[in-house]
Amino acid sequence: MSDITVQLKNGDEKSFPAGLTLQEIAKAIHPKLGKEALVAKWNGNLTDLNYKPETDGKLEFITFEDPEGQEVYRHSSAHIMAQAVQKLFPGTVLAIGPAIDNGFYYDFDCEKTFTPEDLEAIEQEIKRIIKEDHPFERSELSREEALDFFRKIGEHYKVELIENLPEDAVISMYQQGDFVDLCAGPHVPSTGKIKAVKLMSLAGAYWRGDEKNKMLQRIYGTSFPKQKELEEYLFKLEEAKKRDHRKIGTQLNLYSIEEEGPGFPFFHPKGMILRNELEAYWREEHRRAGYLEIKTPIILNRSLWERSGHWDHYHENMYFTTIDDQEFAIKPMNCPGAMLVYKSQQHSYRDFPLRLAEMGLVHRHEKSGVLHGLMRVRAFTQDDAHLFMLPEQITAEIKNVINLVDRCYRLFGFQYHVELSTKPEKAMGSDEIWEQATDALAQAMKELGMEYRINEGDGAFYGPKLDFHLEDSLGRTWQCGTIQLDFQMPEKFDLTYIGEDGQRHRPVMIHRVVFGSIERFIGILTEHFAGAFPTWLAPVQVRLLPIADRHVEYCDSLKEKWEQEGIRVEVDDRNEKIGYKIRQGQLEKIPYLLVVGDKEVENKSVSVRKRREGDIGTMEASAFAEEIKSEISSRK
RNA sequence: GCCCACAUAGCUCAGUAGGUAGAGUGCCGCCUUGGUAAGGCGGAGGUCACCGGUUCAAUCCCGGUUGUGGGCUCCA
Repeated sequence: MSDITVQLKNGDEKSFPAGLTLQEIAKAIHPKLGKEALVAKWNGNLTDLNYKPETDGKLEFITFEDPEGQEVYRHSSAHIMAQAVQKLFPGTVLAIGPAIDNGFYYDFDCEKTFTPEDLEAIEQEIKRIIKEDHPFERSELSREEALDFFRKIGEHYKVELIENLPEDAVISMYQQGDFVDLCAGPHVPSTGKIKAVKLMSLAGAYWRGDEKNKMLQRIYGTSFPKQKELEEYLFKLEEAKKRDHRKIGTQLNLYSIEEEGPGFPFFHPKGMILRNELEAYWREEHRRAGYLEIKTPIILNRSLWERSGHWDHYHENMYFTTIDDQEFAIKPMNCPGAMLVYKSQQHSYRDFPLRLAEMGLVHRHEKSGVLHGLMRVRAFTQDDAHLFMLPEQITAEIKNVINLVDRCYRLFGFQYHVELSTKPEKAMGSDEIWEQATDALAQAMKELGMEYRINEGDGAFYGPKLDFHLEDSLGRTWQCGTIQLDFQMPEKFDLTYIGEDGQRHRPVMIHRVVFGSIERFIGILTEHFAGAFPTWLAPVQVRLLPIADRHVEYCDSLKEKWEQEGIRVEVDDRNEKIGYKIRQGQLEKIPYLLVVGDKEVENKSVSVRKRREGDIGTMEASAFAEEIKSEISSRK
């Protein structure tokens, strides 16, 4: 047999005898590569390592270091888990089992509901299968053969999947041991490649993600090439849980949620400081950006909601009440109220763009299973605004809002990504109008050179939107800011302005929020800073720690003075040692702890201990006050 | 709403093979007045989420309700 020449990732060309598998080539290049390679990219296509190239080509080996390698590794892990489940629970029907970020899952249809003990047994079985080191073997077959095969073994979900594959799709199966699964692949060479596996959790999941379909049992797991990597990952998860805003919210006494009000958070004094500081910052930014502030009622007559379309399109999310035999709704959105404010006066094109902002408290009936601390609640305050403008002002206004959002997120050092959501099934308005609105949003992003993904069919019922997503401590993302273009409300409410020509015209409207909801934003902030808020936000900015009783008086006088100057100060005058007070202050993440003893009283100074740096020495009390005041006002 | 799990002191958690509960921490009091991450002693504090059932007896077993957690669906 003749040789083939392959071009490697680093550009080198090497010749190998034809008939070798990619696995053997990897091993020939370097024994370590032979061990670590999971799959290969042969001429740009992900390929199993037991493939035998017969021509020259480009070759790149993929290891666990590569995102694609992780995906294949976890996907193979999912197959092994499925094999284990079918071994232990014969008759279990398979649905889908993909790799996901940080792991994999597989959905099963099984008479018996799995218990945590079952997970342990499955994990043991997985280990056994790994030890037996079965090769993953690929085979391709025709549509008819595939349908026939999966029908015969009763895998009706697979049959449904095959039926939905495009006409020209290559249909392949993978087999390891006596287990066969419909799968495009590729896979690692054999089950022995998988080293450390852990099944993480059990959950229900609807077939094809549709709640009308049967609920299947989903098992989540993760896997790593080394036990140590698995342990590190689990440790990182534990650490992330310590940042959970629900935990920190309780520890720092920011807020609580009581059984009497599921999804209706109670803000405690310290949480209110966060809210109020955020709102003050928000008002400053919005005043500068040319916004006017309004406040509209929380309860409004049914007729308004019928007119806005909420009665038809949002009914199941709304709360209702009756006043004097008339039906009213508790507002789930602020827009209809803003419409009425707009309509209460005549407008000229000269007023545009007219930017009406509102910190609006809305109530939405969220399903009980979706509530999540402050991130997902049933009552929240949107930092809303409705912008009214001429059609030619649209792009500029959208860009203004994008820049405002960017500025506000940057202040906190947030990473975010943007999604463009398009027309949903349940929508008002024609396709043309939707297309026009969607293009305007895309255009603004393009002009600012910003990246975004498309989220098909996820727009609001009245218009498409740009959503800004932030991450929580576990990497779950939450929509915060959003910009929504709306050609519907102005129509429904017959909004007009007098144009240059003296005639009435229809304005264009944008809904937008920056924080999204104050509640969710505080949740995100808490996890981002792990409770160690920047000084301007910190509920307690300074705590004075007198060493002995005789120093309390001096501390009290500083506290009184500084409070007048707008600093949030406490004195820890408890009968405890200084180390004890410091420990508590540190655990409460107070930015500045000031130790005060005889020296400090005598010199009118304070000994400063900064949250992260620790003891930074003594300074004059007045000098410290000036420094912290400038730190606060600059919001550093 | 659906699936699985969980609910014990303000907080974090033990516990009872069914005989009405315990630690740490926090809180209060006393001693101690101490210089950069936990000083000592004492005390108060719980209808063991709620409602039923089984039982001589239920915090524990069974059923239901509510709430919470992890997912699914849905959403700021």
